[in-house]
Amino acid sequence: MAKTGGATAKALLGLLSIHPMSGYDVRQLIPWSIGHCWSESYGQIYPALKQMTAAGLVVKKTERQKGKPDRNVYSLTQAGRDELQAWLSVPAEEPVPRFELMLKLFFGAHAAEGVNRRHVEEFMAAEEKAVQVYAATEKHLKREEANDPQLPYWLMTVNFGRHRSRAAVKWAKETLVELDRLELGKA
Amino acid sequence: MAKTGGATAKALLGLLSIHPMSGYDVRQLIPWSIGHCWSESYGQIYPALKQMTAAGLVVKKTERQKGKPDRNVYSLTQAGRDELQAWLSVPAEEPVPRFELMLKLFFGAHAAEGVNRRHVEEFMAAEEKAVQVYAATEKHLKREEANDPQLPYWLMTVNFGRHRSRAAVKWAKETLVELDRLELGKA
DNA sequence: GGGTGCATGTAATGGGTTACATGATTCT
DNA sequence: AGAATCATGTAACCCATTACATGCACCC
Repeated sequence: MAKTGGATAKALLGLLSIHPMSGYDVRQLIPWSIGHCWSESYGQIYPALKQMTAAGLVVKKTERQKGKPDRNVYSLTQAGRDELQAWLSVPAEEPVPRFELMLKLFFGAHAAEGVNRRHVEEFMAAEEKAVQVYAATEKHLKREEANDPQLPYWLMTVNFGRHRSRAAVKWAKETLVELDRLELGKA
Repeated sequence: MAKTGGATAKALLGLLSIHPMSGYDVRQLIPWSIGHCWSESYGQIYPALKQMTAAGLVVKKTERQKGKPDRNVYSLTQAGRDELQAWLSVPAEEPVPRFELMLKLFFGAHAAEGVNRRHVEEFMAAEEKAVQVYAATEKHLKREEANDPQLPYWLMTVNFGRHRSRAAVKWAKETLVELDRLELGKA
């Protein structure tokens, strides 16, 4: 059996489990679905769908359209559903840390005046906005997808994002106070 | 001038700014310093140091030792210090989201009985432990590095980890309640 | 005429982990 | 005897983004 790739393939299995889609559709759907916890680019999606077809996890149906290019619509096979289920039951591995902002702050003693404060302020603004977006997403989901059996799970992941961003904002506020204190100590 | 790589080189500049070190030392130091927000492997470190030497950001001095292999100790040049400062002043780009656990939970409706609960429980246990480790690190740093001018910055990054992990634990507790509610709804 | 959207895909490039290779010493 | 530590480095491999290439239709 052909290799089916890593997590990319699993994300595709999951999205196709919602309903059959083209590679293009998948990419478009990501920001409205798993966008807050996952990302995939066309350069990953198309090759992965090809491999998954070869491995029998999905089947392709080409739909001809007038004016627009053909669509290759993929749907899960039973093998695909099984693979998804099997993957779900395996514990997730924890991600390798790569947080550039914190790396800069760690070496913040060598930064020019005001640089650290600016970074933390921008981070805080972004996280505050994220909190708003999560709240809006939650409202939207509860209204538009109220009868979808997957809704509770979607809300859990959105909720995680909100918790995390709220914590980030709280940290940023404390840190700005501390940064000011440090500057005063110098003056 | 030769290419100096991306963020890996910058992390190395930062660590070498603490004091001159070998590539091996750098790798050993990571868990005790930037380990909670960054990671590098030997396969990245050694080639990066080579390139940085060629670019004039660091200089190498070989120390001979009896019994043990030679050490190549690198120290920053003025160009290296300038490069570090320049990098610090550029805003960090936000990381692409890749959170496998949340991806699994997003598709949790397709998981076998109890799987989601198990994942969230394990996640919570890991984050609870992380909170303890952050607290211990903070105490240790305040005691051992009390007079280091970089200490306040180190504490900020540790503090971020604590905030984040605390938020994760809080989310996990709420989510476990919700998962139980879902199971009851089925029964 | 020129941008945008639909839709597919490949290739070049860069980032990063793991495994391998070497070789002496010290600890169990 | 065997494993771990010190110390360096390379090579194979996987993962991921970006840019490129194609081509029609619709709108301004």
